[in-house]
Amino acid sequence: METSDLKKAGLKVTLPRMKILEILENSETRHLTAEAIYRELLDSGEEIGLATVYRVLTQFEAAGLVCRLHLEGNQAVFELERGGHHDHIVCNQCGRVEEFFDETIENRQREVARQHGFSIKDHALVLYGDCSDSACPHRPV
Amino acid sequence: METSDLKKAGLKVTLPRMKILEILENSETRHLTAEAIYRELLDSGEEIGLATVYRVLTQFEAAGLVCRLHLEGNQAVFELERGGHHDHIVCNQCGRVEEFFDETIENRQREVARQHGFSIKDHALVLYGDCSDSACPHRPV
DNA sequence: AATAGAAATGAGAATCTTGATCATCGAGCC
DNA sequence: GGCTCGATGATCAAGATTCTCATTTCTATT
Ligand SMILES: [Mn+2]
Ligand SMILES: [Mn+2]
Ligand SMILES: [Zn+2]
Ligand SMILES: [Zn+2]
Repeated sequence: METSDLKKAGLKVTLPRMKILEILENSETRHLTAEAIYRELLDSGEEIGLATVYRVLTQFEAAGLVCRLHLEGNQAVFELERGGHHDHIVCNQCGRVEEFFDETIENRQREVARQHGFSIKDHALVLYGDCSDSACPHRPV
Repeated sequence: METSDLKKAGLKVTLPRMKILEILENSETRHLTAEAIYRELLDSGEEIGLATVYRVLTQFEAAGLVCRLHLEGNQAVFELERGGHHDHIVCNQCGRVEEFFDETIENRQREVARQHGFSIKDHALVLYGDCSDSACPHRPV
């Protein structure tokens, strides 16, 4: 992510914005709540307010730099917008988030919408289950 | 919906619970926010608190009598649990909610989860678009 | 029908997440 | 360097939902 992306979006290049982008880029999980970002900022010694984090993320979303999703928690999660659209699988136990894209599902969604007389503009799809990660607390030993 | 359903769930048969069930049963849209139910109670002269509405709906959800869904508004919506699972299409303009069930999508979801090593337990799918209802404010004339 | 015990209710406070206000600060431009 | 306007931080505010607790209401039992 470059400072030019900020300028392109009509946003000044400021320290809070750069740090937040940096955290989103270097995140392992890639899907972070505003508060998680805020805590990382604190941990790295940056004195940036939580209100600024929310404000910046909302601006990034409007600029198409990040997208916001709701994964059955109270807080929205944010991720850097890379290539294309994808949907999510979330582990009920460890909270791990994986991404997928399935052309068949995408096509059927359009077809279903057409049958109902809707012209589909967007959709939200999240699968919930138990993952097979060795670190997942619920993995059968 | 019978009082026996309440008893079966270990819930006392009380006036607030009966009235709320009644409102859910007679609703045209079938998908109501807690506040919409609360307003209907007020309109029908019942002095039932909003906290009770939320409490009762949460209990009904736990008992499997209603299900709660999040449709990209701030408030959750509740619907009476009838036969089986279904997903939703929501009109961005008029807020109309339609239901659908697509076996192909359901199957692909299971397959995608399997590929990722997840055993899928649940999912949330909502399509957003513009409907073709003659009352929809955005319908092309 | 009266009664006791448990559960449910109502009113309001509390919580959680997110956005708004406003005085101060700093990035971009001359 | 200095100007101007957008950005920030601190605080407050709003909306949705839950919690607390005193009071009421079911329900089972006498
Ligand atoms: Mn993602
Ligand atoms: Mn439904
Ligand atoms: Zn897991
Ligand atoms: Zn419509």
